[in-house]
Amino acid sequence: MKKILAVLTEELEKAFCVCGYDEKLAKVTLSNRPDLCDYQCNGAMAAAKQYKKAPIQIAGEVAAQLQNCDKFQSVQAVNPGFINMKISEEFLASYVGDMGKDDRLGCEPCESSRKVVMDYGGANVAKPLHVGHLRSAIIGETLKRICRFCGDEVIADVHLGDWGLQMGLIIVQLQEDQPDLVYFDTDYKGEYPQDAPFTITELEEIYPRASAKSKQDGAFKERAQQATLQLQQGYPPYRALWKHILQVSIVDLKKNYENLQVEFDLWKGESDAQDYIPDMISDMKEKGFLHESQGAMVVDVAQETDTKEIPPCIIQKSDGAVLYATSDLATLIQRKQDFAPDRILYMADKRQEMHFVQVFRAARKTGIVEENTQLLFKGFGTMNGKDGKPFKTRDGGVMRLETLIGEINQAVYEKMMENRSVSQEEAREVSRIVGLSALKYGDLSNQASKDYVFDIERFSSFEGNTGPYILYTIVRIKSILTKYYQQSSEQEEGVLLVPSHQSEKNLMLQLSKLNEVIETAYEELAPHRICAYIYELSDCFNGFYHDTKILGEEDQQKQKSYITLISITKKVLELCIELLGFQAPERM
RNA sequence: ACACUCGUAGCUCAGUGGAUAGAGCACUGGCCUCCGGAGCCAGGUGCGUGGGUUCGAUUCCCAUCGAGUGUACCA
Repeated sequence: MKKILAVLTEELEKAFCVCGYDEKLAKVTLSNRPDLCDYQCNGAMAAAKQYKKAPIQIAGEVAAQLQNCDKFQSVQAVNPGFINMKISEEFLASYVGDMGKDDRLGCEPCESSRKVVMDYGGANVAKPLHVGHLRSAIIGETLKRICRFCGDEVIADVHLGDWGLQMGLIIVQLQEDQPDLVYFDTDYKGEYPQDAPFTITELEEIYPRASAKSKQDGAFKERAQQATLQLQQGYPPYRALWKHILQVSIVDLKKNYENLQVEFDLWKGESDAQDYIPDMISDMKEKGFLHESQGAMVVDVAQETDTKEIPPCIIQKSDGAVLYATSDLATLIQRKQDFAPDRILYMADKRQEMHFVQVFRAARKTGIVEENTQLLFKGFGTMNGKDGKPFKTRDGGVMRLETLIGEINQAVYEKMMENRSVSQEEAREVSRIVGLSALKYGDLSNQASKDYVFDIERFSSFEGNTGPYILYTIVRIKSILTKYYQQSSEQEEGVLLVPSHQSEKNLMLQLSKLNEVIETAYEELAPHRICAYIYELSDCFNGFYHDTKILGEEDQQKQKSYITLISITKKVLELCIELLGFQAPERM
């Protein structure tokens, strides 16, 4: 379905043309004075200079043209030159009614479907997921869903950190802890064991210990770097250990992402790109892009227009090892071969922006990625605690994601037990669903690029602009619909009648914005637009609910219209939360 | 030092080249013969500061102050 603003703009364009003005001036926007009108057009004021006429006169001429247009109830020219429009209630009701009949609720897929690789999640093997991974997962997941809904073919890749220094650190630490393992016996010639010599719990303990030690102990760090290099060069015992680390870790990661309802199509990692590196490097050398600088092999990516110094992109360290940028570049080669995407989108902490600037420029410069493939970095801000500083546990450590999720579910659970008599079991079950909405909505309702304050109390509240409040609204509608279909012989939705009071009209107006909002969220990659929309929609619904007796309505036609209206509201809310990555329970 | 981002209500956040800058929380008062009161209604304060462009700037530009982040072998 055409967006309602587009429909109205077309009418205005006709009117502007007839009056002899440029139709580009005819853009209709939502009214910022809902007390005066539903929609407005400010084009007459912009036209005033161009046509050397008073804006109010232009507005008046255009308004006069529109007096008989069936899309409008009224069109007025108001000083200094606003064109204020009230929408025809018949048109509004039929528009919203048509939305309800459409299985995409009036949202058309965009014309040019793109093939998109999305790189988010960014979990590191052998390290537990912590709050730092939360945003990438949550935002990436919703962007994936939004892009897919809008018609893109999206391939989501978790892109594990499975190849960096942390692997060397773990190997060296393991050697200190258990020097007798066969992996460290240089004379050992046999097969390496099938099973890992550690559990996930042990693994998760090893890394932070090794990492801390490497900061204190220079020799230890050097050995870790050496081990990393050996691993990268294919030294069999380290390869065997590395496989164990991966195997143990991925099982655990999958479980965690599943709890977050975050799904990936690909579980590739940095290691998968390694095979592409030798050719990539020799190609870069051949073409003259790669040169030695301070002992490292680099590609210069500085440009004359830069306002700041952009350091060269390091492809190979002075010790011969490769790094993050190298495998990201190699991954680009891999992705191009595997998918030939139109766009590659990275979700990562905005502090990594420089890295992506370097990689993107190096990729363009060396011809790894052509002009027709768009490279996009969507940086997100830090999750802070109530003190405004990066979120930490009480004792100052990094909080594990599992712990965080547990805490928010617990907060929701306690609220449910206070307010409603449900069984503990049901409350547990439902609190997981509601807790997830609290977590995701709390994050997504903020602009992704900004830092935000994470506040369990606030996010898990059932009041205000929160996930649980949205879910509550849906559950409430479900409850009414269930009652209606229990006591009524009617099983089908009816026709929407024109709104009989303001709150009903408000609800319809809000519903009619859906396709506009989804498109904006898609174009701007801005999930918070959807959050703002459904919050307002929930408010509109509650306003309508408050002054309409739905089940008590005696006029059958009217009642059926109400039922249809709230049913459309439910569908819209459900679509939106599905895009945001959570769903509503039956009761709460 | 340089660069980038951000300064909106007591707090957490939206928003826009246009009319009276919005929500939530918190605070105060109403509203249950009512489909879920986890609701509805009413009540106060704000665009860091100074310039500029514009008919019109909170929005665009410049300066200034403040905060955050980044500046080659970590990811």
